[in-house]
Amino acid sequence: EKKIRLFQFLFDMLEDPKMKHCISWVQPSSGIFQFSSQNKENLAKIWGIRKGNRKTMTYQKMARALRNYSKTGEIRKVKHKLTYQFSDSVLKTLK
DNA sequence: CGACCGGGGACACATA
DNA sequence: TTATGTGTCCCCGGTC
Repeated sequence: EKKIRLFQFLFDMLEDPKMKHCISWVQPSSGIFQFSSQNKENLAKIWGIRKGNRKTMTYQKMARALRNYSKTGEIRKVKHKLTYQFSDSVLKTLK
């Protein structure tokens, strides 16, 4: 797990049934997914550990990184709570 | 009211 | 040395 990107990590977690309590598909065919309000911090922590960050990763910081994706369009925010969507192009490369 | 969610500027930092 | 991809910090606005 070297230079893994956040969107790749999230996709991997979405494909892991064991992580459904943290993150799950809302509409997989459209790349729409949602974080669990109760366990989003656990997922963020795992992300931070995988990256070897100095401090504990939090949902707030991870969401900040997700907002950077809105510039490039790799991931967009959808109007519902804790819900995001992979762009079609990113979704293709992940599959 | 306060916790929670979401937006984004600014700068730090690791790695290619 | 610079570009990329975040990571960290911080402040703000809206909603439940």
